[in-house]
Amino acid sequence: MHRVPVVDDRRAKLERLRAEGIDPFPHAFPNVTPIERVHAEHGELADGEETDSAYRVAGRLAARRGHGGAAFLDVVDRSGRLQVHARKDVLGDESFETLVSLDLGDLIGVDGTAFRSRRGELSLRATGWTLLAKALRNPPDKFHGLEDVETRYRHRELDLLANEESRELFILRAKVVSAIRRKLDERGFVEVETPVLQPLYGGALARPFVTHHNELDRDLFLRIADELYLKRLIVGGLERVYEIGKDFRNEGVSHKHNPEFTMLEWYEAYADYGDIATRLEELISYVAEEVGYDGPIDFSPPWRRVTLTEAIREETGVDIRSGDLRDVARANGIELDPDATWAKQVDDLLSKHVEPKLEQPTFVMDYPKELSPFAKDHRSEPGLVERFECFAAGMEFSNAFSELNDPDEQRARFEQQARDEAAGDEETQPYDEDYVRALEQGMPPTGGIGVGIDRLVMILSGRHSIREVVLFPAMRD
RNA sequence: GGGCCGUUAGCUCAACUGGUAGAGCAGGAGACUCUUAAUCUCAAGGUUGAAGGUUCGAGUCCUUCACGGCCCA
Repeated sequence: MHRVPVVDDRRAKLERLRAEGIDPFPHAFPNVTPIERVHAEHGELADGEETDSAYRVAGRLAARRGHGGAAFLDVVDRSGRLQVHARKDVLGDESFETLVSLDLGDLIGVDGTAFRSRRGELSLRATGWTLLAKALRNPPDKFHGLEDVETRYRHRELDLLANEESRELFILRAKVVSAIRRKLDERGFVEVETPVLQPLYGGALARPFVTHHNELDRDLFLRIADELYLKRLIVGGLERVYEIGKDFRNEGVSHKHNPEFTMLEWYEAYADYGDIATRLEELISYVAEEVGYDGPIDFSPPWRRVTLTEAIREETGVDIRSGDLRDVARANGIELDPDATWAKQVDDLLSKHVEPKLEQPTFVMDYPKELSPFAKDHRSEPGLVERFECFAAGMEFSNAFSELNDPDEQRARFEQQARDEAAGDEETQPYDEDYVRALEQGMPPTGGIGVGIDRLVMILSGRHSIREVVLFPAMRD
């Protein structure tokens, strides 16, 4: 490992500070005021006006402009940036010289009084300061920030400390999740936690991660969905349940896929998929409002509802009900995989030709039964189930249905999945006897939904890659 | 999986058809008591992602690999 000169300079400075009797890593710094509040309390201050209101702020030293006997220092905390004016005649020679010799990136606390500079910048006249932690590495460029995408993902701490937009994004994400909890709690939903390590996986069509429990000497799966456990809670009479947690799917990474991702699922007794659609509109429009969304998407209910058949016909001209689907598609200039089943060809038309066009929130309703092993048969359309997926910004972000609660029908669906797997399908549902047994106990008519939180945050923040909204996305070594 | 692009100082970027790798910021020394990408002077900072190849000579051309980005599947 070669030595980095800049780091050596910082280590030398660290030792110098210790020699001067300064603890470079003190234990605490009480009574700090967020910088945002200093600004909020002095919005009206005139240029050049001084006050005697004292504050103690703390944060990272982000910039320094020296002027001999005085200096301006910018301190950044989570809430904002504040200019500190340090003067030799106020602090004394030694304190002043040590303060201006600190490095950018060091964490400092400053006591001082608020004033507005003659140039109009709200500032703190430093009366004292404390080193809170020495930084031994350079921060990213003070003007450009950190722009290298790979470094931003691999060292998110650098992204966060250098780029305010990044801090704001992850605060937005936290607000999205807390607004969801608030609304569901208010509507009488019970937040629950179900197993992440599962003896059997299920609830979605995806390949799982496998792990091993040493003491039990058995393989376990990381969950691909919460669905089956949550519906067992509906059988148990909890009536309205939700869970927000990580799911894991052993598939490729893309701008829409991270191998671990956050999913909201909720289930509501005595509701069907139409009720769930209404509740989703209410929830998401509330969340958008709460986080101050002001982008191009109109989340106010009601959202457009269109059947899958109609959506495909609109965008491609293909009527999936008439004749051989490949022939009809070819007549409209679209080649379909000849080896795929009819249902998979329909799914292909949806994801390639319809999904990218759906900018405004849209419910696409009524899906082929083959693609939906847990959804209830449509009450009036043979061969279809009562299921919707919801799209916005050209991307699916939720999937819901009237839940299948007939145990014999569910058993038959599992058996069909087993046949599909035998025929070579890699994304099938394993037979879950505990789940069927729970249904035999009697599950009320139920509506349920999964909402991809990462994708929802992408939509609400206008980001185009899931890696932008996941703090530490999966990367190759 | 395929195509295209990228990888140069701690950070942000230059280096023309192959000819001694530069700048700004950060860091070092100094000047400066209202600046805000502060300014000014001086000095320092590099295995150009990795490995091969072509060439008198490669950051630049060729091959392979790694990682990332965008697009397609």
